[in-house]
Amino acid sequence: MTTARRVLLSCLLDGGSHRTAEDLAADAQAIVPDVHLSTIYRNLEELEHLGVVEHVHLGHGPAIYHLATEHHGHFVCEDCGKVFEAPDELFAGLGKLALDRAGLTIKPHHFAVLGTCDACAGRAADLRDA
Amino acid sequence: MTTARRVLLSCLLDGGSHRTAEDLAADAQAIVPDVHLSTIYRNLEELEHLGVVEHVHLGHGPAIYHLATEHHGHFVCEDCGKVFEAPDELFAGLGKLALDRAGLTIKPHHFAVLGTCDACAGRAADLRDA
DNA sequence: TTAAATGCAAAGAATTTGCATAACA
DNA sequence: TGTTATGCAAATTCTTTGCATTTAA
Repeated sequence: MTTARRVLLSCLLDGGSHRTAEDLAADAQAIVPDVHLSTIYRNLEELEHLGVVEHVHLGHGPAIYHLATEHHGHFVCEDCGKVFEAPDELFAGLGKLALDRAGLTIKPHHFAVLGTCDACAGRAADLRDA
Repeated sequence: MTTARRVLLSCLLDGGSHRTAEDLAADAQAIVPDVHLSTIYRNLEELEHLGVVEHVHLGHGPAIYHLATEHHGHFVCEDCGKVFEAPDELFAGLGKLALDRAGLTIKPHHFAVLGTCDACAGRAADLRDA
Protein backbone atom coordinates (compact mmCIF):
# COMPACT_ATOMS: atom_id res chain seq x y z
CA MET A 1 0.00 0.00 0.00
CA THR A 2 1.86 3.04 -1.27
CA THR A 3 1.19 6.74 -0.86
CA ALA A 4 -0.03 7.11 -4.43
CA ARG A 5 -2.46 4.27 -4.02
CA ARG A 6 -3.82 5.51 -0.73
CA VAL A 7 -4.33 9.01 -2.12
CA LEU A 8 -6.04 7.69 -5.23
CA LEU A 9 -8.47 5.68 -3.13
CA SER A 10 -9.30 8.70 -1.00
CA CYS A 11 -9.96 10.70 -4.17
CA LEU A 12 -12.25 7.99 -5.46
CA LEU A 13 -14.17 8.06 -2.19
CA ASP A 14 -14.31 11.83 -1.84
CA GLY A 15 -14.77 13.14 -5.35
CA GLY A 16 -17.87 12.89 -7.45
CA SER A 17 -18.69 9.75 -9.33
CA HIS A 18 -17.88 10.72 -12.91
CA ARG A 19 -14.17 11.36 -12.86
CA THR A 20 -11.65 10.79 -15.57
CA ALA A 21 -8.13 9.56 -14.91
CA GLU A 22 -6.99 13.13 -15.45
CA ASP A 23 -9.51 14.47 -12.91
CA LEU A 24 -8.30 11.92 -10.41
CA ALA A 25 -4.69 12.82 -11.10
CA ALA A 26 -5.49 16.49 -10.48
CA ASP A 27 -7.29 15.60 -7.23
CA ALA A 28 -4.39 13.45 -6.12
CA GLN A 29 -1.83 16.10 -7.04
CA ALA A 30 -3.65 18.58 -4.83
CA ILE A 31 -2.59 16.35 -1.95
CA VAL A 32 0.67 14.85 -3.19
CA PRO A 33 2.02 17.10 -5.95
CA ASP A 34 4.12 14.68 -7.93
CA VAL A 35 1.75 11.78 -8.42
CA HIS A 36 2.05 11.03 -12.08
CA LEU A 37 -0.84 10.37 -14.45
CA SER A 38 0.69 7.06 -15.50
CA THR A 39 0.69 5.96 -11.87
CA ILE A 40 -2.99 6.82 -11.68
CA TYR A 41 -3.65 4.72 -14.77
CA ARG A 42 -1.60 1.84 -13.39
CA ASN A 43 -3.39 1.90 -10.06
CA LEU A 44 -6.80 2.22 -11.65
CA GLU A 45 -6.02 -0.82 -13.77
CA GLU A 46 -4.92 -2.73 -10.68
CA LEU A 47 -7.98 -1.69 -8.69
CA GLU A 48 -10.20 -2.60 -11.58
CA HIS A 49 -8.58 -6.00 -11.76
CA LEU A 50 -9.27 -6.44 -8.05
CA GLY A 51 -12.90 -5.52 -8.63
CA VAL A 52 -12.77 -2.33 -6.55
CA VAL A 53 -13.10 0.12 -9.41
CA GLU A 54 -14.86 0.15 -12.77
CA HIS A 55 -14.59 2.38 -15.77
CA VAL A 56 -17.38 3.45 -18.07
CA HIS A 57 -17.54 5.17 -21.43
CA LEU A 58 -20.16 7.90 -21.57
CA GLY A 59 -19.35 8.94 -25.11
CA HIS A 60 -16.26 9.78 -27.08
CA GLY A 61 -13.49 11.14 -24.92
CA PRO A 62 -11.91 9.81 -21.78
CA ALA A 63 -13.32 6.98 -19.70
CA ILE A 64 -14.77 7.75 -16.30
CA TYR A 65 -13.92 5.77 -13.20
CA HIS A 66 -15.95 4.98 -10.12
CA LEU A 67 -16.07 2.56 -7.24
CA ALA A 68 -17.51 -0.81 -8.18
CA THR A 69 -19.97 -0.46 -5.31
CA GLU A 70 -21.98 1.98 -7.39
CA HIS A 71 -24.02 -0.43 -9.41
CA HIS A 72 -25.87 1.34 -12.13
CA GLY A 73 -25.81 1.97 -15.85
CA HIS A 74 -25.88 5.32 -17.59
CA PHE A 75 -28.15 7.13 -20.02
CA VAL A 76 -26.47 10.05 -21.76
CA CYS A 77 -27.92 12.75 -23.96
CA GLU A 78 -25.90 12.91 -27.17
CA ASP A 79 -26.64 16.58 -27.62
CA CYS A 80 -26.06 18.18 -24.22
CA GLY A 81 -24.05 15.43 -22.55
CA LYS A 82 -26.36 15.21 -19.56
CA VAL A 83 -25.88 11.97 -17.63
CA PHE A 84 -28.70 10.01 -15.99
CA GLU A 85 -27.90 7.16 -13.67
CA ALA A 86 -29.89 4.07 -14.59
CA PRO A 87 -30.55 1.56 -11.83
CA ASP A 88 -29.67 -2.02 -12.71
CA GLU A 89 -33.28 -3.17 -12.61
CA LEU A 90 -34.01 -1.15 -15.76
CA PHE A 91 -31.81 -3.57 -17.65
CA ALA A 92 -33.47 -6.73 -16.37
CA GLY A 93 -35.79 -7.04 -19.36
CA LEU A 94 -33.02 -6.49 -21.86
CA GLY A 95 -30.84 -8.95 -19.95
CA LYS A 96 -33.49 -11.63 -20.24
CA LEU A 97 -33.85 -11.04 -23.97
CA ALA A 98 -30.08 -11.12 -24.50
CA LEU A 99 -29.82 -14.39 -22.61
CA ASP A 100 -32.71 -15.98 -24.51
CA ARG A 101 -31.68 -14.78 -27.94
CA ALA A 102 -27.91 -14.73 -27.82
CA GLY A 103 -26.97 -16.69 -24.71
CA LEU A 104 -25.26 -13.58 -23.43
CA THR A 105 -25.31 -12.55 -19.79
CA ILE A 106 -25.12 -8.80 -20.10
CA LYS A 107 -23.17 -6.41 -17.89
CA PRO A 108 -24.75 -3.21 -19.08
CA HIS A 109 -22.42 -0.85 -17.22
CA HIS A 110 -19.46 -0.54 -19.49
CA PHE A 111 -20.98 1.64 -22.17
CA ALA A 112 -23.64 4.26 -21.66
CA VAL A 113 -26.90 4.11 -23.60
CA LEU A 114 -27.08 7.25 -25.72
CA GLY A 115 -30.15 9.17 -26.75
CA THR A 116 -31.75 12.59 -26.78
CA CYS A 117 -33.16 14.17 -23.65
CA ASP A 118 -36.50 15.99 -23.55
CA ALA A 119 -34.88 19.39 -23.32
CA CYS A 120 -32.74 18.83 -26.40
CA ALA A 121 -35.58 17.21 -28.34
CA GLY A 122 -37.70 20.24 -27.49
CA ARG A 123 -35.03 22.62 -28.60
CA ALA A 124 -34.66 20.74 -31.90
CA ALA A 125 -38.43 20.96 -32.44
CA ASP A 126 -38.35 24.69 -31.68
CA LEU A 127 -35.64 25.24 -34.24
CA ARG A 128 -37.61 23.29 -36.80
CA ASP A 129 -40.80 25.23 -36.19
CA ALA A 130 -39.15 28.64 -36.11
CA MET B 1 -18.97 12.54 -56.32
CA THR B 2 -15.27 11.72 -56.40
CA THR B 3 -13.48 8.46 -57.08
CA ALA B 4 -12.55 7.99 -53.44
CA ARG B 5 -16.12 8.48 -52.36
CA ARG B 6 -17.52 6.11 -54.96
CA VAL B 7 -15.02 3.42 -54.05
CA LEU B 8 -15.70 3.83 -50.34
CA LEU B 9 -19.42 3.41 -50.91
CA SER B 10 -18.87 0.28 -52.95
CA CYS B 11 -16.70 -1.12 -50.16
CA LEU B 12 -19.40 -0.37 -47.62
CA LEU B 13 -21.93 -2.19 -49.79
CA ASP B 14 -19.71 -5.15 -50.64
CA GLY B 15 -17.76 -5.84 -47.50
CA GLY B 16 -19.05 -7.31 -44.29
CA SER B 17 -20.83 -5.16 -41.81
CA HIS B 18 -18.23 -4.76 -39.06
CA ARG B 19 -15.44 -2.86 -40.75
CA THR B 20 -13.07 -0.39 -39.24
CA ALA B 21 -11.86 2.68 -41.10
CA GLU B 22 -8.60 0.83 -41.63
CA ASP B 23 -10.41 -2.21 -43.08
CA LEU B 24 -12.31 0.06 -45.43
CA ALA B 25 -9.10 1.83 -46.43
CA ALA B 26 -7.51 -1.52 -47.24
CA ASP B 27 -10.57 -2.56 -49.27
CA ALA B 28 -10.55 0.72 -51.12
CA GLN B 29 -6.81 0.55 -51.77
CA ALA B 30 -7.29 -2.85 -53.40
CA ILE B 31 -9.24 -0.96 -56.07
CA VAL B 32 -7.59 2.47 -56.08
CA PRO B 33 -4.15 2.11 -54.53
CA ASP B 34 -3.55 5.59 -53.25
CA VAL B 35 -6.74 6.32 -51.37
CA HIS B 36 -5.53 7.67 -48.08
CA LEU B 37 -6.83 6.69 -44.67
CA SER B 38 -7.55 10.31 -43.84
CA THR B 39 -9.76 10.53 -46.92
CA ILE B 40 -11.65 7.49 -45.68
CA TYR B 41 -12.16 9.13 -42.32
CA ARG B 42 -13.27 12.38 -43.93
CA ASN B 43 -15.76 10.63 -46.18
CA LEU B 44 -17.09 8.46 -43.40
CA GLU B 45 -17.68 11.59 -41.35
CA GLU B 46 -19.45 13.21 -44.29
CA LEU B 47 -21.57 10.14 -44.97
CA GLU B 48 -22.42 9.88 -41.31
CA HIS B 49 -23.49 13.50 -41.29
CA LEU B 50 -25.73 12.76 -44.26
CA GLY B 51 -27.24 9.82 -42.40
CA VAL B 52 -25.95 7.20 -44.81
CA VAL B 53 -23.40 5.61 -42.49
CA GLU B 54 -23.15 5.03 -38.76
CA HIS B 55 -20.32 4.04 -36.53
CA VAL B 56 -20.50 1.82 -33.50
CA HIS B 57 -18.14 0.98 -30.66
CA LEU B 58 -18.02 -2.72 -29.92
CA GLY B 59 -15.40 -2.41 -27.22
CA HIS B 60 -12.06 -0.73 -26.87
CA GLY B 61 -10.25 -0.28 -30.13
CA PRO B 62 -11.36 1.20 -33.40
CA ALA B 63 -14.94 2.08 -34.24
CA ILE B 64 -16.76 -0.01 -36.82
CA TYR B 65 -18.75 1.52 -39.65
CA HIS B 66 -21.82 0.28 -41.46
CA LEU B 67 -24.64 1.53 -43.62
CA ALA B 68 -27.36 3.29 -41.66
CA THR B 69 -29.89 0.98 -43.30
CA GLU B 70 -28.77 -1.81 -40.99
CA HIS B 71 -30.83 -0.96 -37.98
CA HIS B 72 -29.76 -3.05 -35.06
CA GLY B 73 -27.81 -2.88 -31.85
CA HIS B 74 -24.98 -5.15 -30.77
CA PHE B 75 -24.30 -7.57 -27.98
CA VAL B 76 -20.62 -8.38 -27.55
CA CYS B 77 -18.89 -10.98 -25.41
CA GLU B 78 -16.20 -9.26 -23.36
CA ASP B 79 -14.10 -12.39 -23.24
CA CYS B 80 -14.07 -13.73 -26.79
CA GLY B 81 -15.24 -10.66 -28.67
CA LYS B 82 -18.08 -12.50 -30.39
CA VAL B 83 -20.64 -10.09 -31.80
CA PHE B 84 -24.40 -10.72 -31.85
CA GLU B 85 -26.68 -8.45 -33.79
CA ALA B 86 -29.58 -7.29 -31.68
CA PRO B 87 -32.77 -6.29 -33.50
CA ASP B 88 -34.18 -2.94 -32.48
CA GLU B 89 -37.28 -4.43 -30.94
CA LEU B 90 -35.17 -5.90 -28.14
CA PHE B 91 -34.56 -2.36 -26.93
CA ALA B 92 -38.21 -1.30 -26.92
CA GLY B 93 -38.69 -2.09 -23.23
CA LEU B 94 -35.54 -0.32 -22.18
CA GLY B 95 -36.51 2.62 -24.38
CA LYS B 96 -39.84 2.96 -22.64
CA LEU B 97 -38.18 2.86 -19.22
CA ALA B 98 -35.59 5.45 -20.25
CA LEU B 99 -38.31 7.74 -21.53
CA ASP B 100 -40.44 7.37 -18.40
CA ARG B 101 -37.63 7.70 -15.90
CA ALA B 102 -35.20 10.08 -17.56
CA GLY B 103 -37.11 11.65 -20.43
CA LEU B 104 -34.50 10.23 -22.76
CA THR B 105 -35.35 8.86 -26.20
CA ILE B 106 -32.65 6.24 -26.59
CA LYS B 107 -30.74 5.38 -29.72
CA PRO B 108 -29.19 2.16 -28.54
CA HIS B 109 -26.91 1.65 -31.54
CA HIS B 110 -23.88 3.69 -30.75
CA PHE B 111 -22.37 1.51 -28.06
CA ALA B 112 -22.59 -2.24 -27.84
CA VAL B 113 -24.01 -3.94 -24.78
CA LEU B 114 -21.23 -6.06 -23.30
CA GLY B 115 -21.53 -9.33 -21.44
CA THR B 116 -20.32 -12.89 -21.30
CA CYS B 117 -21.48 -15.49 -23.79
CA ASP B 118 -22.48 -19.02 -22.82
CA ALA B 119 -19.32 -20.53 -24.23
CA CYS B 120 -17.05 -18.21 -22.23
CA ALA B 121 -19.15 -18.53 -19.08
CA GLY B 122 -18.90 -22.30 -19.46
CA ARG B 123 -15.17 -22.14 -19.93
CA ALA B 124 -14.82 -19.97 -16.84
CA ALA B 125 -16.85 -22.49 -14.84
CA ASP B 126 -14.67 -25.33 -16.14
CA LEU B 127 -11.54 -23.53 -15.04
CA ARG B 128 -13.04 -22.93 -11.63
CA ASP B 129 -14.08 -26.55 -11.19
CA ALA B 130 -10.84 -28.02 -12.47
C1' DT C 1 -12.54 27.94 -63.46
C1' DT C 2 -13.42 27.78 -59.01
C1' DA C 3 -15.05 25.53 -54.98
C1' DA C 4 -14.57 21.28 -52.95
C1' DA C 5 -11.91 16.90 -52.20
C1' DT C 6 -7.45 14.63 -51.93
C1' DG C 7 -2.74 12.92 -50.34
C1' DC C 8 0.55 13.47 -47.22
C1' DA C 9 2.66 14.73 -43.01
C1' DA C 10 2.08 16.19 -38.74
C1' DA C 11 -0.65 17.04 -34.65
C1' DG C 12 -3.90 15.47 -31.07
C1' DA C 13 -6.19 12.86 -27.38
C1' DA C 14 -6.23 8.90 -24.39
C1' DT C 15 -3.70 5.35 -22.77
C1' DT C 16 0.30 2.17 -22.27
C1' DT C 17 5.10 0.82 -21.71
C1' DG C 18 10.38 0.77 -20.75
C1' DC C 19 13.51 1.79 -17.59
C1' DA C 20 16.24 3.70 -13.90
C1' DT C 21 15.23 5.19 -9.19
C1' DA C 22 12.70 5.20 -4.94
C1' DA C 23 9.73 3.26 -1.42
C1' DC C 24 7.62 -0.31 0.86
C1' DA C 25 7.56 -4.95 3.51
C1' DT D 1 17.39 -6.36 1.21
C1' DG D 2 14.71 -7.53 -2.42
C1' DT D 3 10.59 -7.02 -4.62
C1' DT D 4 7.10 -3.90 -6.16
C1' DA D 5 5.61 0.74 -7.33
C1' DT D 6 6.86 5.18 -9.00
C1' DG D 7 8.19 9.18 -12.06
C1' DC D 8 9.38 10.40 -16.29
C1' DA D 9 9.83 10.13 -21.20
C1' DA D 10 8.69 7.96 -25.08
C1' DA D 11 5.80 4.85 -27.69
C1' DT D 12 1.03 3.29 -29.31
C1' DT D 13 -3.42 3.56 -31.13
C1' DC D 14 -7.12 5.82 -33.24
C1' DT D 15 -8.56 9.95 -35.25
C1' DT D 16 -8.28 14.80 -36.85
C1' DT D 17 -6.20 18.81 -39.10
C1' DG D 18 -3.20 22.04 -42.12
C1' DC D 19 -1.80 22.80 -46.42
C1' DA D 20 -0.33 22.54 -51.14
C1' DT D 21 -2.15 20.14 -55.12
C1' DT D 22 -5.55 17.76 -57.82
C1' DT D 23 -10.14 16.77 -59.24
C1' DA D 24 -14.77 17.28 -60.57
C1' DA D 25 -19.09 20.20 -61.59
